[in-house]
Amino acid sequence: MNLLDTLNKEQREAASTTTGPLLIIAGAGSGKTRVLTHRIAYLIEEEGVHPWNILAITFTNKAAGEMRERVDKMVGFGSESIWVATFHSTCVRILRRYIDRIGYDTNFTIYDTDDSKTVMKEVCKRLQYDTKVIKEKALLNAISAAKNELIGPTEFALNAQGDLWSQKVADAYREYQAALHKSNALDFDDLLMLTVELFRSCPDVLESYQERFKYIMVDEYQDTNTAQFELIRLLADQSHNLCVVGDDDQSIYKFRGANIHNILDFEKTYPEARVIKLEQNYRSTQSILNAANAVIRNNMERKDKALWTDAGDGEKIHFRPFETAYDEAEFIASDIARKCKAEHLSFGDFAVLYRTNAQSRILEEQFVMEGMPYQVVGGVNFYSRKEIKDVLAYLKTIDNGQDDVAVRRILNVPKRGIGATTISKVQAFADTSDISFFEALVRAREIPSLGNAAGKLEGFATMIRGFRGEMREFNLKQLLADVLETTGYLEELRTSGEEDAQDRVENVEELVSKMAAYEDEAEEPTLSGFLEEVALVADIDSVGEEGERTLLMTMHAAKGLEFEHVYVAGMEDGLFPGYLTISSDDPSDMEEERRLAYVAITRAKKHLTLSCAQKRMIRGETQYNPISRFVREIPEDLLDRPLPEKKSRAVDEYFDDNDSLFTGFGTGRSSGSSYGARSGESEPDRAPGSGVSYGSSGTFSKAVYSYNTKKTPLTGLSRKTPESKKPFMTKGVTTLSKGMPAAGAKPEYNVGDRVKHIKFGEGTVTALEKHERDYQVTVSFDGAGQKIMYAAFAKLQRIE
DNA sequence: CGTACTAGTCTTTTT
DNA sequence: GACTAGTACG
Repeated sequence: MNLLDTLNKEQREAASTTTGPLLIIAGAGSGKTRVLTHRIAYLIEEEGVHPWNILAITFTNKAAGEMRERVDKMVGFGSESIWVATFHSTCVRILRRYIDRIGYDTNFTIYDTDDSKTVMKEVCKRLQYDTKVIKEKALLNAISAAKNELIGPTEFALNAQGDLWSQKVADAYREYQAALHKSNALDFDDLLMLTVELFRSCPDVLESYQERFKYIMVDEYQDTNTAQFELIRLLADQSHNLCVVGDDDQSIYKFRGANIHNILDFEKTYPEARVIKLEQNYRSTQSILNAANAVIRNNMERKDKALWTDAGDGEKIHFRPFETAYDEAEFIASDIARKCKAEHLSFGDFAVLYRTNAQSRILEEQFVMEGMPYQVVGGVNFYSRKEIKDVLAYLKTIDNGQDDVAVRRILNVPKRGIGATTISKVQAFADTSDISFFEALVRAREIPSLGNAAGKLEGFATMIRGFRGEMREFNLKQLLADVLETTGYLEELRTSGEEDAQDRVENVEELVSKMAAYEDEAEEPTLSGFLEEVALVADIDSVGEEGERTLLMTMHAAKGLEFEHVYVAGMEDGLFPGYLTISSDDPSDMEEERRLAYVAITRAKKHLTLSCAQKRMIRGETQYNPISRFVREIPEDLLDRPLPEKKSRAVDEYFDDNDSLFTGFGTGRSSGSSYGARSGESEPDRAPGSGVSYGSSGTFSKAVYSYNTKKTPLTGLSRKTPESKKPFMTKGVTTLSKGMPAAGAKPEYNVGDRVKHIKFGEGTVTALEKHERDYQVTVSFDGAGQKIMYAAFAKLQRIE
């Protein structure tokens, strides 16, 4: 019996093509993990490759763990020397060994986004940036993007010439990086960028890894960014035995730097590459696949392919519109409960997917009410909770005294009467003496004008050094217990009287058991090792295999998973696709959102239910959104019930070649009714080019309709452009509008006035036109160009 | 120095 | 609506 007998023809070919570059385009559910594990087994058993020479890289720890497990089963002896790891942990392992070659200490700590923000705040203070104008987050985003593109501070500064904002970023980047370096800390992006830097500046180090990793495999290749691409390229530069697996249709991480062109242009990078497509799907019914195919077909930037199965059509896709988000949640919970009971299913056979984490709460409430077991994946990461970060900061301080962020975080937690004034004096001393913050605490007596604060600081430093001494005799669990005890942290938490104190205590206890588990499992448990493991976990990592509970999670988190029954909630334009996408003038944003829809749909094995709500509270504001365009992209005969008609012509019909904005608002004159049972009442009058809505709006205090069209590859729509609508067409108009529909009143500004918009900043009013129910205002913004909007929605403020 | 209130932001997604 | 950071006040 051959190792590859259980694979289909394409899979077999993919698993047995071992030399040279290989691109496996693996559609959803086409068995790519199977192929990868078989390929590894084939390499070892059929080709006699030493396991030591194999590198398999994934994105999440969960994926790495699963692959490890499956490979272990297939390969047996020697499989432990295969390097199976995530990008980030791979880099950490390499850097722990060699980072001293590029000027860092090998016991560096890893900063999460919170820590980075703290550092950036300091940087902004030092550079005297007004953080109301220059946001820390914006700077960090820009820096992160640069790092993902392997652009260091120096190069960034060179490129920034002539651009004011870029120069600001460049200065912040330089300072930020210096601060990290001083704290001997790396952020997530540094892990990748510095590994590449290490390889580029130390050819001998690179060579040693090239010699080790003769066969490289990369999973989820469509999500790699430029830094990851370069890392892989360097490692594979000798052997060229590089096998990448991915699905361009499932590329959903552009926002964090993923470059879909890595997969689309693989054959350009490696002209000798073989390409194998896996299109047979072993997961879903043909109906589900047809729906997924129909949606993704609307994307332009993709490799042509279509999933198929021989499993049969299965049942139709359920579409359930509701009046409110509450109704929707109620339906989902009760439907799952009903099916579980009637068909003797496990709650674990179900998953509910949504676009934003904020949607989980209302669903959770219903699950609680029905008494159903569930687990919300994501949301606030366990390791980013305040109490966990506090405790970890103690451990980091003990582990690496150079980590200023950690030291400052806990210096006065629990309260030791050390205030901001004292801290800034210490910081100033540390800066002028060019020592770490912690070192400054040790030498507190040398700092002038501290008074009796010096004693407190010394006491703190002595305590920390006491903990360090304990590391020699105590194990990790004892050390942590002593930290919690001696610092009085747990005590303070218990007696704080805060409402969620009990939860927090439990979280800390959870951390204690995680540490104990680490100590039991790790070969050589160290404090650094624990902190490192903890720094690199993702939400999805904690989702175990089995479980009698329904998972609630974002569509992003669901990638790679599958369920018998899948509910996708909130299929509404404005929510999914999100309004930011709808109003974006980059068409690839909508394509990314559509790929997300594709991912969501293809999670379902047998039963898929799409639902939406006409009315929903988002960010404390009631919104009225139409049915998602992604639902409308599914052929109606695949759905179990007809879609309500759009109540007006498709917005696309109004325009042909420009991005345009249309807003309208309901009148609130008829009672709200759900789609299925719309009253026969005439629809509200609409301002020209008003948004599409279904049904009539009920009485409400706030409503939002926002529309924006662009050149979409939507087929079958005529593109009539009535002359009367022409005046509304403006080049480059992209916005969203929201606010009270208290329209009609003349705005307090006039043509020529300077106004301020919440998103676009300042500009000059160039036109003001009275319309049926609102004023239409045209503004030429200083930074964002010309925009046309309705006065009631735009919330423009006149400035002097 | 610590507490209590206010304003602003967020909600797209994460290693 | 919920959280957080910043400010005013005790």
